[in-house]
Amino acid sequence: MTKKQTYSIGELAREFDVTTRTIRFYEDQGLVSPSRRGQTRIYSPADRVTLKLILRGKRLGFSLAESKELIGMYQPQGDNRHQLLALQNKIQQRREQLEQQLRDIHALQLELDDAEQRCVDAMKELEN
Amino acid sequence: MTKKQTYSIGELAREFDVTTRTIRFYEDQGLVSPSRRGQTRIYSPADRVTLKLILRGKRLGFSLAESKELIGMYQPQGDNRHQLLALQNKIQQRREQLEQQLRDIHALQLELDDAEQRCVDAMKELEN
DNA sequence: CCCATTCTTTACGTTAACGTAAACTTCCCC
DNA sequence: GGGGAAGTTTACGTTAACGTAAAGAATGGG
Repeated sequence: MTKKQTYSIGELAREFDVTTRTIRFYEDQGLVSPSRRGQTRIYSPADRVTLKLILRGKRLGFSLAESKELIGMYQPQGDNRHQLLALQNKIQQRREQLEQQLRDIHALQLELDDAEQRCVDAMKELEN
Repeated sequence: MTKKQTYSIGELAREFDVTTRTIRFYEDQGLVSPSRRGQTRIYSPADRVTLKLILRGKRLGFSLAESKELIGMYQPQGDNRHQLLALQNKIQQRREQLEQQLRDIHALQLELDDAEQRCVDAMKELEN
């Protein structure tokens, strides 16, 4: 018994914790193109991977349009060089944004520590 | 000559690279409350700090409502303990999200390296 | 005094990423 | 064969965070 070869929209929705509406929306936007059996959508393992990539893109703050570009990279079709560079630029931007976020979080934590201290002090004051 | 004591909306907009509309919107949402000289808004250094905090919040993915909460923390007014805990929870969530993003970026980079390699290979192939 | 800036209020418009609802077909089970 | 459960299409609704436009007041320089 090897891996599952096809998936229904409901199965994928459950697995990735999104609604079927969401998955259909991605199809509408041209990010996935499942085959059909009659009316019903049949998703392949490749489609499943595509969904995974979309969701990872979302976590990274990519728009659906950007994720679509990104996913296009995985189907090598001649000269990816240009798109590859564009993509690497975006990754680099995210990296820098991440670093900024880390700095921001650190600053916020320092202020939190300070606020906490003031809070503790105020409570001690009340105990006297 | 010490630090500037007041700012116009335009000055702040320029300094933080946002539009005046944006700053007025924040006021509308109750995040800043500049004083007035007639109709005209006059911003204090404290207002300026508030703006900074809002923008940092944005960089961290906080909504304006969340940033508003956060900013409330800086005016100690009795029992901050509850809000302090809530805020720390949010910080923790952001931290975890950041770590997930870092993992995602690493995975993406590996795939990029792979794509790049395939790209180089394809070009070598063409040279023969 | 006039003109260009900078300010003001009011209010409708926009975008992304879905949510929600209606109305219908298909399939499976007992 | 009745009735869920899961699938389908179509289409209008929603939210956040501003954008954009209109129309008018105030101010400072030449």
